[in-house]
Amino acid sequence: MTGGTPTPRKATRRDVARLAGVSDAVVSYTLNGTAPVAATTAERVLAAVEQLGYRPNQAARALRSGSADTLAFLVPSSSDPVFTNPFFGEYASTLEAAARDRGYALYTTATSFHPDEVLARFREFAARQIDGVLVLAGDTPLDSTALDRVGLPWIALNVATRERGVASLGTDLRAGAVATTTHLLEHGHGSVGFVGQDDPSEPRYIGWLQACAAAGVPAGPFVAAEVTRPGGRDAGHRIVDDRAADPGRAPRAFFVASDRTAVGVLRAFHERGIRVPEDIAIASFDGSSEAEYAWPGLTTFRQPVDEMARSAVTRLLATDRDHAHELFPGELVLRRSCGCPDAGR
Amino acid sequence: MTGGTPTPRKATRRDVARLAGVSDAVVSYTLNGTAPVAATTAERVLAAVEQLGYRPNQAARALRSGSADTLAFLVPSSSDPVFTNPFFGEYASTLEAAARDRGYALYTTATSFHPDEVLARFREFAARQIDGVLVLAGDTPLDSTALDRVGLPWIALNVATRERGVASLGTDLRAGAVATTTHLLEHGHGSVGFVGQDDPSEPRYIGWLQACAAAGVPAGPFVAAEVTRPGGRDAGHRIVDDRAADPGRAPRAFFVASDRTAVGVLRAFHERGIRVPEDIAIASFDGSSEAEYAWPGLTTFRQPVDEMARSAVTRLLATDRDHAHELFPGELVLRRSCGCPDAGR
DNA sequence: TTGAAAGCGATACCAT
DNA sequence: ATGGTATCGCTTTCAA
Repeated sequence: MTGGTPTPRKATRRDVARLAGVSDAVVSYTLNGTAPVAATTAERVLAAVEQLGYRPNQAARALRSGSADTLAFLVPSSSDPVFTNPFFGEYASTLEAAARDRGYALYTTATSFHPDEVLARFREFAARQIDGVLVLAGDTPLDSTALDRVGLPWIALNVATRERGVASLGTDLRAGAVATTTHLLEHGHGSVGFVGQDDPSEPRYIGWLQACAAAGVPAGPFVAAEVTRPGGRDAGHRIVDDRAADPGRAPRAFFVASDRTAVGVLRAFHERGIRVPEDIAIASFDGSSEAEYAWPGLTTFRQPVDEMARSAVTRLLATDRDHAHELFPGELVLRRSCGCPDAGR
Repeated sequence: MTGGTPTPRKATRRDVARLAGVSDAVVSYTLNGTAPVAATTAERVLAAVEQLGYRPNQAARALRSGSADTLAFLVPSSSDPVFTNPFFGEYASTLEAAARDRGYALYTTATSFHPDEVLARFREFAARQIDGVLVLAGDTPLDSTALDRVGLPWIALNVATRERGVASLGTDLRAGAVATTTHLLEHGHGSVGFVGQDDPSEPRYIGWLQACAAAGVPAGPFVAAEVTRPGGRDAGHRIVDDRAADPGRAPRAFFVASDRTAVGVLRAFHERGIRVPEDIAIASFDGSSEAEYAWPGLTTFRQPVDEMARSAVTRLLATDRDHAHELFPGELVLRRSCGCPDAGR
């Protein structure tokens, strides 16, 4: 048994109209401001609304108007536990705030990023009269043609490179990698290695190469790693092993492609007694809170998640939607892992 | 400009009916199994659905049936960034899977836990024909009477103690604290201190006291700390300061009430050169992935989030809802921070 | 400024 | 087994 008080039937617009002595339409006008209403009439309506505790039925509204006043936020439920993604949290809060500011609710859902499933989710959203979809892109490419066919506006977040016909945005990873690598080089570490995905077209990889070239030093070793903590730990172990095998040319610094990965690398170094930054310096990418509380604190290139999230909502809701790829600058946050003195935290 | 192909008007139930040469009702019967339909007719209907790419309009369905086939998951957006809560992620994935298994979508939203706002969100959910609410309780108590009045079934997750009239569940914190503290004592640390909220009625606090009493040792010092990383760091600094002031009776071990807090404590210890577990041993609570990748790995009492999430959905959707408080056992995960040898990870 | 009434798309009751 | 049709609660012409 529910055990609660027997809920009185919910008040509808009609009840309000009757109590206020006006027609259904006027209630609607008053509440939505869709037509001018005499001040005294409005007052009576509002009083009736208050007295009855009336709340418009959103399903009816959605049916009639074709909009549920809701945005969906689709996040990947990949190998590393979904929502555990450090970014996800920041994105979600800001998106939710931004959406709310504009009168929309935000519907956050996880999905595997198999193209079929993404498409299925889009269809489901359409059926629910969702107004737009924010997609936190994983590495999986999206079938934009199929998604567009669903007829829902959507925008991809956290995207590295422009893709034809897709509205997207993301941090300028290449520029960030250049800044971070350059900083590492300025510490005089001689050469800087790279830990990250094995993908020559990846902007962070490219930026790393560019920074090394610009400094006139040979690029340090490339160490392939999955962008997860276990992946980083693994890579860390390999780095330590290589170092043991050939101490002479062992690199003194690494640019690690993500905070998550760096946490794993750090872990591996601790396990093997490698001191950071004394033996090997590290700088990573993302600027999540993991970087702050790692030991030592991780120097990291912060992605401007807040701004990106706000822009995403704005663009998604814009009437003149574009298919541009918007690139955001980030900023380097200095901590001890790169060799900088630890400034407080 | 959206630039896409002009979307053809969405097919409705009526289009399907016409194409299949049946009435609207039969389409409904076929799709929902609400009435017997001849096999050949069903086939024609299904074919029409397929051909038209028909998807029932959920808003209409919700309006008519009073159910949106959707559950809401309300998480606190407190000081520590919302979704960053280590538990949130695990809960969200499992809840979503469990809901989906039963044909419901899950709507995840953050809110401050000011009673007024929670109530407002409940009302909003009701207006959207949401079928039930899963509340990830923060420390804030909920006004169950007010919430019940909204008429939505709901259940509180992550709850420590039974409260009259509230359906809830949570880990047996007290038992976990006993197990964890006892383990610490078995390492022969002499006495064990406690780092956590300043609340004598808190089950982890009580469990800590009980374990000390049972072992016949005086309870070590109590160090108040907010349940956040900064809070833990703060507490850690105080511990180190006290230790410096009176090295003689400095405690050798601490039970820390959450992984988050412990990460902060660890950070403080690192900053001050205190070795864990050699100088001070630590064990914490939650069993999140932060504990695994901390250095040293944190011994922690794992909460069975998955089971709790599944049970929550089951109970929320049960026809005979109860107001019980369901307590789940957890398990101690041993790592190096307590003094155990590090077993692999 | 206000009211009457026509739908939005689906469900389910009542006939047949 | 199948078909008409009232109805869910709201928005929005169109007239008054």
